[in-house]
Amino acid sequence: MPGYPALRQRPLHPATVDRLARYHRLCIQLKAEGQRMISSRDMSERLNAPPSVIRKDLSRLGKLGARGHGYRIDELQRALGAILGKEQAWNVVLVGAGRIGAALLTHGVFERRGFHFAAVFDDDPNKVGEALGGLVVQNVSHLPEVLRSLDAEIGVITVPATAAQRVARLLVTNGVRAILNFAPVDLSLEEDVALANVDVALELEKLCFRLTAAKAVAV
Amino acid sequence: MPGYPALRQRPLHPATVDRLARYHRLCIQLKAEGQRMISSRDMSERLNAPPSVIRKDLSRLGKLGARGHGYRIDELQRALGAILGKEQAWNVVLVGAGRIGAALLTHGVFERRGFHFAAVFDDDPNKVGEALGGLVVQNVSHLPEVLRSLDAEIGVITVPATAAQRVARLLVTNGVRAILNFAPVDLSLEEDVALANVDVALELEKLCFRLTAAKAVAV
DNA sequence: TATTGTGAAAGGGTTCACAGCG
DNA sequence: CGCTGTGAACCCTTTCACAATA
Repeated sequence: MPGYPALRQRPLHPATVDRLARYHRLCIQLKAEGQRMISSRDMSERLNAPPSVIRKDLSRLGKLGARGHGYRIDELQRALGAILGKEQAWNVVLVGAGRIGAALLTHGVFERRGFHFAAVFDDDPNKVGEALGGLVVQNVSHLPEVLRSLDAEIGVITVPATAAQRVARLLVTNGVRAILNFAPVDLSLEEDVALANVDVALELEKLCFRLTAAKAVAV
Repeated sequence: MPGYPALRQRPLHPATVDRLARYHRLCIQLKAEGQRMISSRDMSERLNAPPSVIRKDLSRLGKLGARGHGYRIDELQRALGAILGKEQAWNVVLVGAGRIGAALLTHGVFERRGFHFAAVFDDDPNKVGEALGGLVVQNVSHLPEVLRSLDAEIGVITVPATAAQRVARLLVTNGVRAILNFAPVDLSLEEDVALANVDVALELEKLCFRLTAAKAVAV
């Protein structure tokens, strides 16, 4: 099976995967602007990454570039998309029909980028039965049977911190192998379950560190 | 000024800052559970980080631990809070009163964690004047004068991708020195402006990479 | 004795410079 | 000539093992 040379090598560093996803995102933007080719230097200016890093990253996917000319954007997008699994749409199940959950479900950007919310769960009887983003909130107790009929590998957790670990366990037990966690806790899961976290307040705190650090240096 | 030994050394790696913020978050949780002391090994179990990393990170803040006993949680929280700038509340301005912006403004967690939304802006006349999370949406054209009277160092961008770079420039020009960007683009800013990005679809794509990579290995 | 603090070694991403090619 | 692809040096985080100590 050609097209996945990177997978034959050792696992990619998370920072590398992050950049690959950004390259892919950039390709879409560049195409919208009508560009067909781009050099690593021009990419560098739009990505805050050195050209050498970009070239090294892309060379792992095969010899995509044309020396003297740069990269063909559509070919780049195809290769990056293959690596990132963009050749298929992904089913996603969401647990926690609160504020964040509702915002995600009603946000069209996920469908546009290849992610389909296939089910929503909550344990609050007041929320169960409610319509949300074209779905009906189901009781968490139905999660196992629903997941059996769904083949969803990605779970999104938008429940309070105190319930997040329990929900994560439930998802993994029922076949979910990747979790995007919005609860402000670190989850403990098997090594082979992919895990990403989004904690906006934590991001703000990290920014504050840099602000205070800059001040301390200035003193 | 004692309490900031880390700032006397070379800048901390972003990954280190990320862990420090997580340690701080854990301290709050542990206190809520009634614990007073914790060892690096016990922290390790709740953070998915090796004990040696935790000890090395914490030793940078000073000699906080008691050999044979572990760390006093309240002292740890205080030291981490000092580094992360949690001794003050931070003013935040938000640009983009759309879906995400509204969700952030009405979410109480930010006030609880020391962040105060001080102003909201949008360029859509239909949104200007609207009430949102206790604030009134103002026209972006007023941003400069409002920011002058506000002393807000943190800006949150929740506008469409096409407008994000322009908004970022506007914020930085008017004194903002840290930006949290929700638009799906990489912003180009001065090196001394702190920048963090949140792109949920990008996070999902990175998870998909790991799912497809795992499958390719299994074949 | 249990656990921290830390120097030394290891590991691997990043940088650099240039050879290789359209 | 311009830009990619890449080996090698560099840098710095992570890991390891153990001395130090409450």
